Amino acid sequence: MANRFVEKLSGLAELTAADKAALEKATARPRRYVARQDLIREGDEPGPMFVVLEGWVCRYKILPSGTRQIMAFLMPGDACDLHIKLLAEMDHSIQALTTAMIATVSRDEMQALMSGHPNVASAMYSAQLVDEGIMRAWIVSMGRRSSPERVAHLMCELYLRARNIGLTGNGEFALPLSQLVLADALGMTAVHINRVLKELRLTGAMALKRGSVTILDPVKLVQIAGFDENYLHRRMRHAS
Amino acid sequence: MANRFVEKLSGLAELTAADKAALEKATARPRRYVARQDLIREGDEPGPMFVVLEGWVCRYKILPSGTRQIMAFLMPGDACDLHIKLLAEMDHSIQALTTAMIATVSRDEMQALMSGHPNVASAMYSAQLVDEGIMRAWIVSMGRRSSPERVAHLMCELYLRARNIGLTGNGEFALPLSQLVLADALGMTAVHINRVLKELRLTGAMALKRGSVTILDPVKLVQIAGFDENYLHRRMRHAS
DNA sequence: CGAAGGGTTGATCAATTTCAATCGCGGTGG
DNA sequence: CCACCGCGATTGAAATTGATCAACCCTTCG
Repeated sequence: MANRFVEKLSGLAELTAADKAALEKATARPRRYVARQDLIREGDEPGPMFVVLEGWVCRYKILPSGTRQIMAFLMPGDACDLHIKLLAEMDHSIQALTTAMIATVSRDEMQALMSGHPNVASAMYSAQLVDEGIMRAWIVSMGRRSSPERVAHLMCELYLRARNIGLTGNGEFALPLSQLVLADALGMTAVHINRVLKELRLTGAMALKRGSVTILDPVKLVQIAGFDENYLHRRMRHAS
Repeated sequence: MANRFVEKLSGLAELTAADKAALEKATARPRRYVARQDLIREGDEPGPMFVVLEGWVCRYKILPSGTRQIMAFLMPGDACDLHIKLLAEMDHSIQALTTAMIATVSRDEMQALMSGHPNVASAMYSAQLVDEGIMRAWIVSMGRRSSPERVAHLMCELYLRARNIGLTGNGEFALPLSQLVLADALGMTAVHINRVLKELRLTGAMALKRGSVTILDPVKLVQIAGFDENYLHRRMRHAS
């Protein structure tokens, strides 16, 4: 199976065989992490860039009150900020949510790769922009969407991201996240998200089972979410 | 008075006189905008990079329900994403909140400037990282902080950002934003933020008057906010 | 078999929104 | 100069949403 990182970047810029080979080489030795294992913690000195090849990962922060807020989900193909090494210390932690295969690429190596392969650099910048768009969408969700809208919106986002990397089946996709994890991402309680999921199931829009989501009525789900896929920038400028 | 953009970037990397001169030249012809004027709207084709020299600007999005969510405040010295031109269309709007002086720099011009001035490129990347850290902090605030905490946290952030560019006085700084604007940024109601501000005033932590904020008790404010300034990365790696 | 983690449900409590009025100040036209 | 207007700020009361507290169930796994 192809390297998902290469696959994802291929969708963001035209890559030559040499570009792809260089990327594969850089991520050839992934390491296995188990669920709940931290890749790096708040306060640590930033190290290499992480590239997720298999499994799910999240960025999160624990507040003084002990509650947790997840700020981003990374799925196969996603990578952490390339310029992170410029900072003195991490302002949040990164953790595997499932067992995961993760490659590390040193900043110098990445720098060299990007300057030798402009297409790769361009793809990385685009990926960064998409990630920022996702963060802004989260801010909008948390600030102004009701909880059913918020849940529906996240599911739309994750479905499209999963589809981009070929992880979806027939109106369905694997979502190996507990309701508690989803609650921590959406700023809700596990109890409350459970009720919201029930409500969404009853409307016939979607259903979440252990480990996977079924989109029963895509039109209805998108409508509930007020979802506009524009922000995921699936159409990049170079393709238009 | 020095160009605030140059001033801000100088704080993020060592810039030579030539670096600074190039930056000043690129932002030498700002244009005036009035309050509530959009610089660019959702759906528009991305144009040049905007650099705020005077006044306040925000990124925002209007939802189907008609409510507005502000996703970021830009103050003098701040700039919009450098790689924005890679995207097909804007996924949000940008608007002046006060009368503002704003320079535009074309992508090509910026590209040339950065490749000719590596220090400038480095400073721009750092600025980008700080902006991302701010977005993550907003996600955490909206998801897991109570409304008094959220308001206090935003004020801490804005105070430090204002101080960085020399806009603060004796425990006080200019904040030319209406309560409605603050509410749209914090995901609350104008009515509710008004009550929260009253509460914060009564605790003696801070007071907001028309156009300015007074930090009455910095320690108490930071404590209420659970504020950790680490994420603003005022200490960059190059300085340590 | 027993423990642990996740999921589900009911009842109650607290935080926010919503709806409605009122107030105050700066600017404008008469 | 003064009445009037409009926006932002402020306050009260009612209606909603979501959090909290407490069980209980189910499946997995050692």
